This record gives sequence, C-alpha cells and structure tokens, in this order.
Amino acid sequence: MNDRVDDERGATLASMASVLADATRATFLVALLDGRAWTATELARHAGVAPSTATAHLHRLRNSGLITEVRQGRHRYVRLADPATADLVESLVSAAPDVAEPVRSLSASTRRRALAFARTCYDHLAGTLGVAVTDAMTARGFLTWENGLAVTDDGAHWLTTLDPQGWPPGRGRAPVRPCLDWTERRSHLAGAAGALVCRYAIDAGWVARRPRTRAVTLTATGRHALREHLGLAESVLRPKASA
Amino acid sequence: MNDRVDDERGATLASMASVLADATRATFLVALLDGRAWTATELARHAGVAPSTATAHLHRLRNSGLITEVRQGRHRYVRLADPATADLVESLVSAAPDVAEPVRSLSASTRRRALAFARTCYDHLAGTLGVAVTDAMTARGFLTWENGLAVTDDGAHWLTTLDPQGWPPGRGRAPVRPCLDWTERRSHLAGAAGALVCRYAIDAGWVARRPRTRAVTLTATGRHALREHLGLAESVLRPKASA
DNA sequence: CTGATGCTTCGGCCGGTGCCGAAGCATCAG
DNA sequence: CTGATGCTTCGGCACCGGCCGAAGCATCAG
Repeated sequence: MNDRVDDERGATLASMASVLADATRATFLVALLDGRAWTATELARHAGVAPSTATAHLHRLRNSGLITEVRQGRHRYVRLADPATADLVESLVSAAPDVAEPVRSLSASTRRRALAFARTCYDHLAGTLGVAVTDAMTARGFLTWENGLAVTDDGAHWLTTLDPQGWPPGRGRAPVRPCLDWTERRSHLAGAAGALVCRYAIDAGWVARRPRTRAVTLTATGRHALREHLGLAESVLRPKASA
Repeated sequence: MNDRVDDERGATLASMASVLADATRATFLVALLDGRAWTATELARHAGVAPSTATAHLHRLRNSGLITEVRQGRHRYVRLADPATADLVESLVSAAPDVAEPVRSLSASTRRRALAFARTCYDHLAGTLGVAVTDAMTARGFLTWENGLAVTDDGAHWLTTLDPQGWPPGRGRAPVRPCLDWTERRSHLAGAAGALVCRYAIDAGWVARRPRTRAVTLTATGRHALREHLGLAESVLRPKASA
C-alpha cells in the first residue's frame, strides 16, 4: 500500500524543509544572503538569541549542507554553501503570499528606505537600483524577456566589455535568472549575469558597500557610468524622499 | 539593533518552510507532483494517516497557497497550485544531500525499477526515458547547454511541429529548465518545453499513464516515434533487467 | 600568568503541533 | 427514507524541538 519510493522523497523534503522552518535559522540564512561570512556571535546578536542557541542552529545548518564554515582562531566564520542555496532561500521567501507590513518606527523606516533603494541580494543588485538597471539593460536590447529571461548577443558583448573573463560563465550555474524584488514587486537580474554586473559595479566604484547592512550607496561615479553605459536617467537614481 | 526588514523576511521564510516541514504534508506534495488532482481520502490513505489528520494538513497547505482545490459533490479534489510550486518542491527535494537507500522488498524493487525507467515529474518526463529524450534532443541539436540550458532554433522548429500552438510558450513560466533526476543523478528537460514534449507523448500514445503511480509505460508506437524523431536507439528504450 | 572574548556542552523548562477517535454534517445510491 | 461514503470539527494526548543560563574549553591580548 505504501509507496516506499515516494515516502523517501517526502521524508527527504520534510527534513530539508524543517531545517529552514525555524525563525532563528531563517533569520541567519536571510542575513547570509548578503554573500559575506558572518561569525557565530554576529548572527546570534542579529537574531536576538543566546550564543548557545546560535551554536545549535549553526550545527544543524552545517549538517544539512546549507552553510560552510571556516575556523580562524576563536572565530567561526560561516557562509551560505553556494549560489544554489541562495536561490533556494530566495525562492522560499518569494513563494509566500504577499503581505503588506506596516513600518514600525522612524529609524526602521529610514533603514527600510535605504534598503529599498539599493542593496545586494546575495551576489547581485536589488531594490529600485537593481530593477532600474535591469529595465535599462532591457531597453538597450541587452536582455530579452520573449521566452523567459535571456541575454542577447548585444548583452553578451556588453558583459564582455565589463569583464572579459566573466562571460560567458562556467557551467553549473544559471547564466541569467529573474529574481523577484521584495520591495519593487518586480523582477531584477540575477544569476551569473547579475553577479557579474554587481561585482563590476563594486569594483569600479559605482556603488559602495556599507558596513553591517546589505544596503549600498550609489556614488557620483556610478550615476555617471550608468548614464553612459545604459542611458539611465538621473531622476531614477535618487532615493525617493518618502516610502 | 534589530533589522526589522530582514526579520520580516526571515519570519516569512520560516513560516513558509514550516508548511513543508512535516512528513505527511511533504508526502502529499510529492504525490501531487504527478500533476493530477487527488481526493483528500486518497492522500490520507497514501500517507497512512486518519482522514481527520489529512483535513488539517490540507487546510494548512491551502492557506499557504501551495495547493488549490475543487469541490465536487462530497469530494475534495486538490492539486498543486502552479508549476512554480512544483519547482519549489523539486528544488527542496534535490537540495538534500544524497543518501543511498537500501531497497526493502521485492515488490518495492519492482515498483522502483518501473519508476526509475519512465515516470512523470509533475508535467514532464523523468527517469531513464526522460534523460534519454533530453540527451537525444541535445545530440540532434535541439538543445544547447553552452550557457545553461536553452532551446536552439532547430529545437524550436521541432517543438512547433509537435504542437503549433504550444511554442513559444506564454510568459510567466520558464521556457526550459533542467530538472535533476533523482534516479539518474543527471538533468532532464523540464519547464514549458518539457511539459510540451510530455503532453505530446501522452496525447500521441507514445507513453501511457498507469493508474495510481507516476510510472508510465513506453508503447511500441512510442519506441518507433522516438527513433524517427530523435534517432533514439531501441536498446536504451528497454527497462533494464536489474536495478 | 591573568583576564577577556568566542564558542560549546549540558540540563531543564515549556510551548507548539501532529496524531487519533468520536461525533456530526453533507452527499449520493438504492 | 435509509444506509454508506467523504469530509470536517473537537477534545485530549504525547512528543519534538527551541530557549536559556551555568559551566567549561580554547584563543588572544596585555
């Protein structure tokens, strides 16, 4: 009567999902979406739990293969295991039905606005800026959405001018992928192409990372460059005054 | 200190994952991967739980938007909500680290072999047959894996001959996507193209669905047609005698 | 060496959640 | 109408798993 094969898959699915099903572990993973390595204590403080609790969670995340760790002296640095894991986390977040959340405080509002304008999402750009770049690349004919998202020949050429080594990407990773933007409710560019653009934008000083947050700052250089490369109007490159 | 925005995303992720984190609900979802509608009682028997328990689980799955339901008389038919949900379920299953499972009984072994040879995976073909079709399409130049998986112009033409209405697909769904085969440990064709091929194979009598299982039977017509269309050798189209 | 810091282990508490059976309602066949 | 079937609600039980604080070990600075 029982279908053993399917039972195995069901049990597998459940055990995998149960790792993600805890609010504290989920907070860890979302924090790690910035692609950087965090220490155990940082994550514990970020999630508001005791160090001992964080230890147990990290133990479980590591055993499930979702994170990797590096020991350095008395520090334990952890990262997401790979881009596929980041994709999984993202897809679970965006699978949830949308609910509008009221903003709770002024400083939270400021922080939210900074994040909404420009941030990194694992390894690519997100927020208003991420969507604007994606739109501009589409308008320039670098991307096509005809049969799903794809890079055009012109687009491949442009990516090559940014990073001759970086395109086309190696196998094992989606070259291009839409990622649903949680603030804009629209898709921005992810996958290897999104990572390439983001890497270049940071290296070339178009945007600057800020400490302790995924928000990034668009520099004057960046504004100019985006206008040159993609014809992006200055008007869309200013954070909006109100949420 | 707390990052409210990220907390929201973490909580969202956790609540979504907790829906998938139960073995019984996971068994339901894996069963529903066959793309068909099941009744509540069928799912309860399949998973080995009381009807009242199944009711509670279905309630929760529906509230999370993972399944949709149709009431017909005293029956409650449920399906996966959409292809994106199927993708999510698949990606969670394949995110788990591989573990080899010993086969438990002779009938289980037979069933497993049938599933391993040819089955549907939500809406496309999987198993040895699914991988063989994918390989043959690649050899024929219908698919390219150069920069990730894509359909070539020749491939688009072939798909059009199968179903003039079906290609190119509408927006909102990936046209083509690799899906990791859990028996072959290699990727087979999924996405809209995979669904088109599978739909045609069933409609044209190449393969026949079996009741109460996701395994499908390759017909004589199918063997002939696959040889004609894709040059698939007969030798790969026989279920292997041993696992 | 000494104290501070980062991380870990252990014991115990507690809330959430999955399970069942009994009872009840709606539908359908006869 | 009557009984069978599909599904639902409710009450109660049991267990899993997350949380903390205390104590302990390793590393590092002074």
